Amino acid sequence: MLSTRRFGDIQRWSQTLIPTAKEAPADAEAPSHKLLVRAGFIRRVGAGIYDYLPLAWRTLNKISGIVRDEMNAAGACEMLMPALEPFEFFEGTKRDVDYGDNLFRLTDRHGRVNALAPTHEEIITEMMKGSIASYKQLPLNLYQVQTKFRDEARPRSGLLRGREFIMKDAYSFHTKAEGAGGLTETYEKMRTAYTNIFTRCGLDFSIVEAEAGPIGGSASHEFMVNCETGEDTILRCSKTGYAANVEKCGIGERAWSFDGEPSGDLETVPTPGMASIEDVSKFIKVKAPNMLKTIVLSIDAEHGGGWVVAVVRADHEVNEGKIKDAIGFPVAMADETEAKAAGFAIGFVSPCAAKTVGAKLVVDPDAAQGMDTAKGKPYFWATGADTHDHHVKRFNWRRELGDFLDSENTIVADIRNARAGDPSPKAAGATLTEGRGVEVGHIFQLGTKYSEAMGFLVQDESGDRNAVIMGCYGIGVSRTLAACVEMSHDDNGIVWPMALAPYHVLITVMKIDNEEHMAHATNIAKGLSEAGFDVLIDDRDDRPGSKFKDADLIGIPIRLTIGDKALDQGGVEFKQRTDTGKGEIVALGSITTRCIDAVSSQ
RNA sequence: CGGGGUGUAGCGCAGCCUGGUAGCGCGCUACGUUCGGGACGUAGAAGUCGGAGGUUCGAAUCCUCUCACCCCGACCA
Repeated sequence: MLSTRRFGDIQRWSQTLIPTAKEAPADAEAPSHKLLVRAGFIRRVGAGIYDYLPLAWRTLNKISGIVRDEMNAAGACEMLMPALEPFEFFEGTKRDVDYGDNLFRLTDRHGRVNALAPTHEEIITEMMKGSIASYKQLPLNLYQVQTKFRDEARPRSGLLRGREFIMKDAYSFHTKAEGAGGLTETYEKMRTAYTNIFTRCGLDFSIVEAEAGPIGGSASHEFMVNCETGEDTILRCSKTGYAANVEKCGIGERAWSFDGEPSGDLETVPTPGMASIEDVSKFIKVKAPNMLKTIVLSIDAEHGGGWVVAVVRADHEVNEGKIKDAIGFPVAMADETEAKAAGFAIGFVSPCAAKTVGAKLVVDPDAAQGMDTAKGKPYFWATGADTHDHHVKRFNWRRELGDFLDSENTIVADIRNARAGDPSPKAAGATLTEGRGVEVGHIFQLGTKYSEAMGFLVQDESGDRNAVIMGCYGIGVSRTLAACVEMSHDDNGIVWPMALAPYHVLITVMKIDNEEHMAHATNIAKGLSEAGFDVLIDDRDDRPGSKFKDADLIGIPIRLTIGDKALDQGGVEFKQRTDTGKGEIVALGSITTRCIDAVSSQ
């Protein structure tokens, strides 16, 4: 007969490795990094490489356990692929170029080049290609929990951005996008599964629209743990609840017009060696919102080559993805030498360069202003003079560019990053607010990018062979651990949610040489274990103060203190990590019940 | 890759300017006194001063080169 009962672990502090420290290493900056090191969860081995000590590994296993539960429930199947891959796999899909130096390469004894996998689209597609030939075998959704390798230019913040990290990656395969068995259906299932996963983990998170990045593909959503120390900026519509990554977030309608009388004669001013907006702004005493930032971008040869001149207000940031959407093909920051050779005075370019040098002009609505409507007078603009070391004041769109603004070479479109206060793209009158987050999950609709590149075709009902439609779904397991700490800690240490805590209950024994105390600890632990709790008994021969400090530091949700004080009243002291005051005395016989109550009231 | 910074005991740091053979706090070991929010005393152990080369009678200290790591940015997710 199968056992359906789960017994929790009982372990003793003296028999595991929890090297806590009073002080964090000097080079740690992020709260999660400091606390995870201080609490004995992780140890740095090299830049972006860490040991996961017993406590960390327990929590990581809890995270992946929840991930497996929900993935399996959503119809996905777990497998495991190698981390070491022949380099040709990446050359085939050009991801060796896309990932660039982020791809770890190593040469084996025969001189063959291999890669340490940053993700597994190529490997799984190759594997599926050899296993699936008919539409009847699809859809399928396969996943693994595995170590990934990315040679980050700048690993940082402990586990938040490592070069070696644990990831759950899932890949789904379909013969159609819509309908039963289609990509969209699985994508939605994954979105639900991820929502369940992060909810069960006890995390405060947001689902946001996102850019796909080098993974490729179309629709994509990110799951962000909300916390102020996060690297990502999230924008939210105050009315609809719409949220998006700053890279992706659209901006609502903004009125614009190039028309308006000049505020005066064009005046050229010397700005020697002033490359940055900040320097120029101070030097010529014009505030950034009254300056135009002009960026030169190049179109690659595949799309006909040529230049794009993008103009935004100087206090705004251009968004290359949005420029791509505006003009219809991808652009990249121009090579400085090439752009100079073409006639652009890099650092001192004005919108006029689009006309004189010959380029498409793309202008953000906030920059496409002839009149300063708020002030009811002509808009004062300063910008580059198209001459080295010079800028101009009182730039006027109509006077400077005339009909060029009406030509097919000029486009006015949203090409900048959104920021707090901008109009929402989802509801008229609503504005956007800004928050920060840590990306812990990302789901993508890949489409046929990999299947086409690798020739993964299957036959449909009529015998035609079509490229398989794919989706992929990632969760940063080790990053989730760190993000949870970023989100949930106080001055004394980590505050684990019950679901991710390495142990649910910590039993602090005041006098370990008192046999009665130890016997109580063992009995209580046994009872809790039978109820499914993981229990850590602090049986160290240490003073109470240190033990309490360590207890708070490692953040176990429930602490039971066994000492004379409570025992004299026939019980033990019960205290949750989130409780501020004194603990309550709980009778020996009701401890398990009290702990169960604590869990269910969470 | 650009800018800034740091490498001295397990951790946090001083010593370097002005060369003379390494010290403080925490932690660790032993003993004693303590014992409910990081105790105290006494005695100890522990360091290729990141590495290589150079200058010098003598280098943690001065010079050159190099490596590693951290932070900001670029980049990336």
